[in-house]
Amino acid sequence: MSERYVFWADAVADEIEASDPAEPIVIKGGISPSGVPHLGNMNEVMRGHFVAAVLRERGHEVRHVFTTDDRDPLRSLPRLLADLDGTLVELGDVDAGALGRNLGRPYTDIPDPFGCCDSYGDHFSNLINTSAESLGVPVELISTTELYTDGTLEPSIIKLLERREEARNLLADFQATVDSQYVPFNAICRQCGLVTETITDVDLEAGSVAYRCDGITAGNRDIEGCGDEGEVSLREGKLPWRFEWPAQWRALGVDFEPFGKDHAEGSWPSGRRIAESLLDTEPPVPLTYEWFTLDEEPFSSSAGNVVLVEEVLELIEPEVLRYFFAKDPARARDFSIERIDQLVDEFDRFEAIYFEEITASEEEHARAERVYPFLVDHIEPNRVRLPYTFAAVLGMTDDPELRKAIAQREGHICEDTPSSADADALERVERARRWARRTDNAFNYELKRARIPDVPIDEKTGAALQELAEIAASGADGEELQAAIYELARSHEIDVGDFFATGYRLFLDREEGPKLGPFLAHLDREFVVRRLRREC
RNA sequence: GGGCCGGUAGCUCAGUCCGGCAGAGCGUCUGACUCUUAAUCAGACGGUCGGGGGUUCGAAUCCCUCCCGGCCCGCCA
Repeated sequence: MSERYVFWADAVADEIEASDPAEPIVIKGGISPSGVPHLGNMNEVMRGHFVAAVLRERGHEVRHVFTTDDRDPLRSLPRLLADLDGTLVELGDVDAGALGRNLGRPYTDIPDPFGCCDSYGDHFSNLINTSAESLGVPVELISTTELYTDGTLEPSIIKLLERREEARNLLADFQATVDSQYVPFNAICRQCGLVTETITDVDLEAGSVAYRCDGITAGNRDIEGCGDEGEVSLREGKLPWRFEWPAQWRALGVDFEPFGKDHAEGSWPSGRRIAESLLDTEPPVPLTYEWFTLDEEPFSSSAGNVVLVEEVLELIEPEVLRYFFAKDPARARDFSIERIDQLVDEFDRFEAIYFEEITASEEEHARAERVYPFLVDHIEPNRVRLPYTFAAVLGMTDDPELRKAIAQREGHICEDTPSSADADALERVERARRWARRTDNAFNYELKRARIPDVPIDEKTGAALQELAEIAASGADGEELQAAIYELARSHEIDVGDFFATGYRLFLDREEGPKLGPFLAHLDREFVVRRLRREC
């Protein structure tokens, strides 16, 4: 019946169990360490993670591996890079020329532009690992280059080369450009290090292939080969992606793999058939996920539209971000930094439904009941969540005690909540303040201390402000000032809303802001008095 | 052109697998609290569930078809 809620990860886990996998169950993800691993890439990590968590809950042993496809050749120079701390760096700030000379070579053969890791590939693989860990997902990172050099992929390579005729025919069903010369293996040129596709001979007894270094098409440019003709072993080359993927499944015994929708009609159907009919291995259970956009635009390293996991975690708690990835993977979504408050509100509500603090429909409750435990490390009924935009308002003051006092006054923190819960709750203030600054939105209050904003003030309002200045000078507290604002508006026959707006404009140059009386009381008295008299 | 996946309120999303009164939050509007300023509370407004057809006692849900968007059908991942 309809009140039963099926978490998508449960449905996938059912499918995996039905495929009768050996223990441990192997879940894989993988990306090419071509540059900054952005939030979109975390689909690859998180979709697998939820399925792994469900399977572990069911008592299975699970290996969650993640291949970094680091033997892929560098095809274009990313405009943005990132150092190991996750700080974004323009291409121009590193030795772009040195990178450019390495186009067409495997990532693991290219020096790290930051000089801190063994190679370009290692550098960005490290970043992938860091991002996954910051989301609380420990993955077993596997270098594809190592799978080649340590011989793990060799049996699959031999199989494919033995049956290269079949491989060619099979691939031709999916790709129109496969010709009679096609060999499902690329060599790394011994002279210049380029990945070259021209294989002139295969000698399986010697375990080698002969190649001619004809160059490589990378993006929209051709990289010229050195023309070298030589031989390399099967560990000194690379399978084309369509073959590499199923070879990884076979070598690692992969039972489940999520992938982006770009693979759904391309490499997945061919990979499945390659696995079944050429590699004699069972393909994994698939899961296609839709891509999401970042503030309405596609993620793009080249266009600079990227955000790192670490950046997002400066704005929201990890459990909120995990919540985003727990949503239906089939649906395309926008991840909006501008409106990240909506996501947080949605999470807070979801959490409150789980703890039965608010009423909700049966469906909502069933969903929260099932999914929420996968979002947090510990289920903590005593946690305190400040509403996100309220937290942003609290960010106007740097004083931690004042923040706490206001939160208490507004009833978000009780006297008897444990101080650790208070501290957790108040951490959100820092996050929300960063958000307000980053997006420069309505919560990014800035006190216009240096110069008085240009505010038109009529006679009545001027008189009322004079009186307010006197009240402020007399040492009135926040609530007294707040009451005075109302009373003065009435006694001077000014619209209350207009009078408040004038007050906000004098101090913030905005029409709205935090509760005005307490806000003014927090500022130094002399400044407030002089500003109300419009003397500074 | 062919294939795959999406399209539910202004916005963000549940609900679609397994047919049973069209839902939530936010926003908007109105009212209340003898102080609207992240207010709070109460209420209201808000829908061709992308369009059309079919199956059914009954369709957002199943089937067919069309429209729109993304992706794939070159290379690469």
